[in-house]
Amino acid sequence: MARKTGSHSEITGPRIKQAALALFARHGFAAVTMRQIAATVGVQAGAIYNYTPDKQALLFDLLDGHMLDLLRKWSVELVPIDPIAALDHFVAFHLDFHIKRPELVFISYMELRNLTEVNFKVIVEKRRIYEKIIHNLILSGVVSGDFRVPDPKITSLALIALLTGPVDWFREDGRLTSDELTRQYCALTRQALGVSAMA
Amino acid sequence: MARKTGSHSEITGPRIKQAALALFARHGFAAVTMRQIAATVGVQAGAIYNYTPDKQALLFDLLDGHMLDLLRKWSVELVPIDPIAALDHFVAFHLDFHIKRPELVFISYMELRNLTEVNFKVIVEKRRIYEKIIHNLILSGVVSGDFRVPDPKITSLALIALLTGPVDWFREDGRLTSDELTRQYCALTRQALGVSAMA
DNA sequence: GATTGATCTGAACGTATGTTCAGTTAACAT
DNA sequence: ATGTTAACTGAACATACGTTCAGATCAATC
Repeated sequence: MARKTGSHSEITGPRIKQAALALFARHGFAAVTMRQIAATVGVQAGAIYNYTPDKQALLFDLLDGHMLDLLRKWSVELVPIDPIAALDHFVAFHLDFHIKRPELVFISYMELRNLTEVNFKVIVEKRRIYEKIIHNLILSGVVSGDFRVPDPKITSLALIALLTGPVDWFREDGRLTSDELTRQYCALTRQALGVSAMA
Repeated sequence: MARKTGSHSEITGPRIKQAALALFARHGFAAVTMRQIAATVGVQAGAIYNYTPDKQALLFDLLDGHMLDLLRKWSVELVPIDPIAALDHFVAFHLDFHIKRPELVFISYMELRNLTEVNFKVIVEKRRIYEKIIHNLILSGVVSGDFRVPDPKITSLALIALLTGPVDWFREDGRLTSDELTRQYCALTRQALGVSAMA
């Protein structure tokens, strides 16, 4: 029993994941080689296989970890009961979470097709759970009369597209702070859901 | 001079582009091989090089043709002067154009990074021109007082994200017709731009 | 029916891929 | 000091890649 404290594996493992994420996001899963990942970490290609069974698992762990993180973080949020306040809360949560992880958001959308069928289903199921959150939120607002929308299902899909858009162009050091972004998107979504201006 | 009329090249050429498009959309540019494309067309890999100098040109021609098609089609549209009517017109145009070409829209977003630097700039410039259309449209509505938005630049980016979203989930044979989709998105964008309900 | 040339085949090219593994290294325990 | 073993190297593996090209094929022309 040797090499417990100060073991390199506790350093190298995360660094491999981190390098894989950055490279997958920049060049795409299929275009990235194990040797590129290894070189970024400063190690030979063979060493990667001490930390992952294969390239596919490297991708899956990133996507699954991302979705787990998203669902776990939402589950501990204190969401207001009032639909309008709950909507604002969701908008702020969604923007904050996604803007802080542009690379993970990007590959979660891009690289789904590079998952095996089994892995694909696992991710899609987690995504479905998340979509149900905003769907239910809209439904409750429609029932209470706070929201006026033609079709809650379509609106919930449109809202996710709308709220995920900023990931493509928002920059921490841009001319807009994340607080301002949140405020503007709260107003935008309220308008889109037909919340009356007096609320 | 032989083989003019009835030449195979007029058949094979388009079929190669078509097969490349379908395969790039399904598996990604980097994951698709020239042999897969050839097999789909029913030809050997070498034959492809009678129609394209290399794999990169195959991708670029698809993306550039798509953007040319988009800009050319918009340039011949008769756009109303009234900002609200012009917005409706744009929404209908954008939805119709993009929904009919889900694969091209998909790879235009996904495969930009697989273009060479020179080719990349060509596509991005065409995209910038298109974004300017909706930006100017929003600006004219703000000036006329028909729209009420906090930031026209951000709103124009958000609007494109919103209007391109349906490409991911809309199906011709779904429970929603394209006319209904257009109507709902016209209402959604009017609300999002703060058009008063009486207009 | 011979000629022509566009079109395509089939094999080869150099290179790169994901993955494996025997062997080296070095930090810990004894 | 010595033994142990996690961590890593470096080379090899079978296979696959994009691309090239000499030669076969065959419809249109003369």
